[in-house]
Amino acid sequence: MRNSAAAAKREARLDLDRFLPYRLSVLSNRVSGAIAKAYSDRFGLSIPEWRVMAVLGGTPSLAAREVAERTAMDKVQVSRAVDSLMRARRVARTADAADGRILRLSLTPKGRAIYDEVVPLALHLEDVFLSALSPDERRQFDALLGKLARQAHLLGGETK
Amino acid sequence: MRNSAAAAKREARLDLDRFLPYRLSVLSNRVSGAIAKAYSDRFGLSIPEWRVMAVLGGTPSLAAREVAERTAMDKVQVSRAVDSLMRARRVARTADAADGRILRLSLTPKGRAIYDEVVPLALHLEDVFLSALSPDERRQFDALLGKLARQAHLLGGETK
DNA sequence: GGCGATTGGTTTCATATGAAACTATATTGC
DNA sequence: GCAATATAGTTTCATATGAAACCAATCGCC
Repeated sequence: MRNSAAAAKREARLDLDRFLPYRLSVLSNRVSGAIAKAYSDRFGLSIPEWRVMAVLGGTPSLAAREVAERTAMDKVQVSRAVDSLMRARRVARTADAADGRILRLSLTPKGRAIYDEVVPLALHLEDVFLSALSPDERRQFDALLGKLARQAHLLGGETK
Repeated sequence: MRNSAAAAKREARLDLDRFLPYRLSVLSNRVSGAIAKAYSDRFGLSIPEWRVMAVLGGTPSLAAREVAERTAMDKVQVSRAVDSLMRARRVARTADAADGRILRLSLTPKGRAIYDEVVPLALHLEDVFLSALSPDERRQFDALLGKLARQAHLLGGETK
């Protein structure tokens, strides 16, 4: 009895099915994957591309750096996603009047049209997943996710 | 007023900060990243390598395919992780007596020693994250995560 | 007003990843 | 018992990714 702590330590097991990082990772990949498949099939958008469009749809004229901050992507990823979105004429950019380093990004009409189709689709699929929870449970989950995100933010610093 | 549904559709916005897949992805990456950094720094283990070791620590003599199933990894990933773990003498394998295609995997003593160090470390870090929640909230979160995982499983089929 | 340190953004390079092809063994149906 | 098919695992190839180097342009400050 007295050695139970030491014994527990030596015999420690880790059950992946109960381990938070593993559970989060599997769930996240399943949810993101299912939604990504929908917009990838229809519009050939990758996840980074869609994230850039999502943020520009809500707030146009952002600098690439601001897009990176809001999407938790790094600037290389943003640069590449913007590059391919521009080649597809879904995003356009203009020089900033005041600061020559900055290029301001916005959806083109073509990009906006896609955004307007993808948003309801994404929200619908989110809703299908969340239909496993009652309205009350959704609120709980929302709150708990928020607490954990804040905690992770405090501890981690880094994102990705 | 009467057109509000159509209007809502046309004007649909997506706020990434409230969008489930995005929130899960950021949280998952932060949590996994922080824990992965710990065992990567100390033992040079990648996430796939650690997952393979984690499952073999709890259940030895698994075939690679079984490891893949339990870790939600694909067989290529498992094959490569096993390859590097074997080169580091952390995992060994033996031919299956009954089926010549199968190679049964287990931790070596060296691998076991690492497992015995990483498990308490991983559990400790998990606990640090979860310390943002009360015991009651943890139980809630556990249950809600379970419901969503089942839902995702039903809908998705695929994992990763 | 001009030089060193910063910042926005892109490119390079080395590594990680997944899909599909491949090898070898087992199983099934005849 | 043997062809057709399926399964375990590895390799190949093409693409995705991140860290670090890089090229402006701006800011700080003397």
